[in-house]
Parts: sequence; structure tokens; C-alpha cells
Amino acid sequence: MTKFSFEVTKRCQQTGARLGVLKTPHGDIHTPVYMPVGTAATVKAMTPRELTEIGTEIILSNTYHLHLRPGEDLIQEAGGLHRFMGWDKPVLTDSGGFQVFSLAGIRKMKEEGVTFQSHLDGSRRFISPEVSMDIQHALGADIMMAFDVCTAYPCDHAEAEDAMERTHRWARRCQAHHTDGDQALFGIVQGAFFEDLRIQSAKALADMDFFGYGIGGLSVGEPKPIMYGMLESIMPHMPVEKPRYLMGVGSPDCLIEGVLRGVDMFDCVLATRIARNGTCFTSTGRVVIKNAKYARDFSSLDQECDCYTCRNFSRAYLRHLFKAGEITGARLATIHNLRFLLRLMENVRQAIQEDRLMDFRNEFFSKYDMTKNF
RNA sequence: GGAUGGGUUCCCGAGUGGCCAAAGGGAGCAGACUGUAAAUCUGCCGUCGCAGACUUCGAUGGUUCGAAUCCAUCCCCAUCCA
Repeated sequence: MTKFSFEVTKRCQQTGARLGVLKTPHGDIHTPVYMPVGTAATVKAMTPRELTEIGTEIILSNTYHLHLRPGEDLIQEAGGLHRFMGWDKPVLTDSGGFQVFSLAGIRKMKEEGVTFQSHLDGSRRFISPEVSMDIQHALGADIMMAFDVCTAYPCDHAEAEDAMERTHRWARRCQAHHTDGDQALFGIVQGAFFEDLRIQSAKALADMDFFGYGIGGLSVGEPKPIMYGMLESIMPHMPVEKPRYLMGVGSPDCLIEGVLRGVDMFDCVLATRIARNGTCFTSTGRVVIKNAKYARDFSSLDQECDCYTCRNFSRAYLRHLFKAGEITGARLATIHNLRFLLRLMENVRQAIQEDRLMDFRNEFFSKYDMTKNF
């Protein structure tokens, strides 16, 4: 673990938000950071070179999906996930815990672990904390996540408590099974939407001394103020010197609000998914580029954006590509959406450095149409 | 000129007496999407004052209680033969 470190380098005097550097064997990550998601060992529609060009410092990939296909053995044989996918910067792998939640219909959970029915071929697969660690060791991600139990919204207190306690037991098992010094392990705070449970979970995990902490089980359908409230509840109990990762969150407004509340890391499929489905982030709000009103709009997607798409193509052209079903449309929209979030985070870091994050936030929301947000 | 097969709502195409404003697909329009079972999914898609009424299945006329469906004539289209 000597190859890893996290240092908070600056606090915004206006907001208390933090700037930090997370060092890994594959490079440094400047926080607060947004991590593009590459579930199946690829950020959909993007090459690693393009990811680098838009400023990506770390990507996320997935234990469950890679276990099913192509299998961690094959990836290990290829020389690990970095080499296999041609990405030499840091990688974080999710544990498969989220699939316990999202694939609820095709799995059975017990204390020992979870039996999945593969969504690909129906075959039965068993993932436990130990199996998840083994797979993540084989993949060779820089940051591994503990195998956790995520709950839905709404969720009653008893169920949330059970899931949280099991998450804690599983976190200990993950920790006990984690041996590789070239990989860091994050625990995950759960507790659904109950302040007492969230605080209890934050404290319990803090006592376990992980390298960093995921905040899981949020952004699962609850109103945003509830999510923000949960963040505010737990932050006083999160270790100050450890990175905090709000899992699965990534609309532009949520990124800003998250940083304001002390979050250092984010990942989200939203940017890449909505890009493929014809929706783009812009500084004035969401643009559904497929809409007929853009058919003759020859201006760029976002006047303020410096990405390849915005520098070279019009809204009318992007719309045409989507209407024609051309794969380039998905690529150009993905390049833009990812660059939009990465640039947003660059600006957030700059604002923290200059002690004006609240000013930045207010300026952002003065232009960004929240009525068309997610 | 002859033979045969056809003309259905934006397009393709099903429907051959009532259960038909008319299957299905495409196109079009709109919506959803937050640790990716997602280049996916959902809704709308003749007109209106949308309950209900009205107009529509090449055209016109007819048969029938009732026609996109049957008959007559005409107009187009495709293929083949001269």
C-alpha cells in the first residue's frame, strides 16, 4: 500500500470543499474527480486515447460483467485489465455489489454471498466478498471496492439496517481477504435514507480503516434533497484524510452539490448512456439533440465547450447522425458529455483553489436550466 | 394491342361482407435514462369540441340492413407476350 497515498492539498475557504491528490501505481488523480464508466472494459464509444485527450484520470470498470465475459482468467492472462484494454492510467473496479441491487430479479442473496443467474446465458454464478476480491485481484484494478448490499428507495428501517450490517460484515471479509499491496480497497457506507444508520455505517467503516470510502445506495430514485441530506449527515463522521467516493452520481448539478458537501470522487453512467440515447449536457442545461427543433440549428452544441465535437460540428449535424442511426453520433455525443463533466470538475478544482466554489456554483446554476434536468 | 398480377391511412404491407380508423414493420414526433441486462426502453402516430361524431382503403356508379372487402365502367402501376 505504500504505492498509494491520498493527500488533501487545499480547502476552499468559501465552502470547505477539498482539493486532493490520490496517488496510485498508474498515476495521480486530482480530486474532486469524475470517473467515466467502462463496465465491460471499455468506456462505451470511446478509445483510451480519446479518454486521455478529454482529461480522464481514472476510469471505473466492473467485477460482475468482466467475470461473466470474458472472465478474469483471460484478463489476467492478457496481463491485467490495464494492458488488456490499452489504458495505462488508474482503474477502479466496482465489486459487483451494485448488480446485487440492479439484477435483483435474477439473484439470491444469503449471508455467504450472492448467487446470480447470468444475464447473458442464465448460468448460475456465485459471488461472495471473497470471490469479488479474488476477481478484482485478478483484474488488477488500482482501486477495488468492497462487496456491499445496496437498498432501493423507499426502504424500511429494518431492511436498511439488515443490509447495512451485512455490508459491514462483508466489508470485514473483503478486508481479510485482501492481500495485494498494489491495489487499494475502499469500504462502502450504506444505511439507505436513515440518518442514524448512515452515521452508524460511516463510523463502523471508519473504524475498519479502509484506504478510502464509497458512499453507496444513493441516487436510486430518491429526491435530490434527501441524498444531499444523507451526505451532510455522514460527512462529519467520515475520516478527513481519506478519499470519499459518492458512487453512481454524476449529473452536473449533483457533482457540484456533492463536492460542496465534501465528496472527492464520483462515477456515473449517465453521461455516456444519455449520449448514446441522444441527449447532451450543455452549460445552459440539457439538450435533447434528436429533437426536431435542432434540425436547422447550425450552431455548436455548447458555445462554452472546448471538446472535439463542439469545435467541429453543429447541432444539426449531430441530430442528423442520430436520426440516421450513425454510430458517429453516439461517439461525438459521448466525447462531449464526458468532456463536459471533466471540464466541470476542472473548473470546480480551480474554484476551490481560488476559494470561490460557492460563487462558481451560483454562476453555474444561473445559466443551467434545472427545469430540464434529470 | 393482348395476358396476368396489382392499386389500403407519410412509406412498405396485412386485411377479401359486419368483431375495421383498419394487423405488423418503417419513418415521424415526444418522453425516460445517475456504482450500465441500455447505440436501450416507453408513449403518440386520420380529423375534430377526441364522451362521441365525422372523413378514409385509385375514381365513379351499383348490389346489400351493412362494402377496404361483391358487381360494372373508367384511370393508373408492374411483369410478360406482340
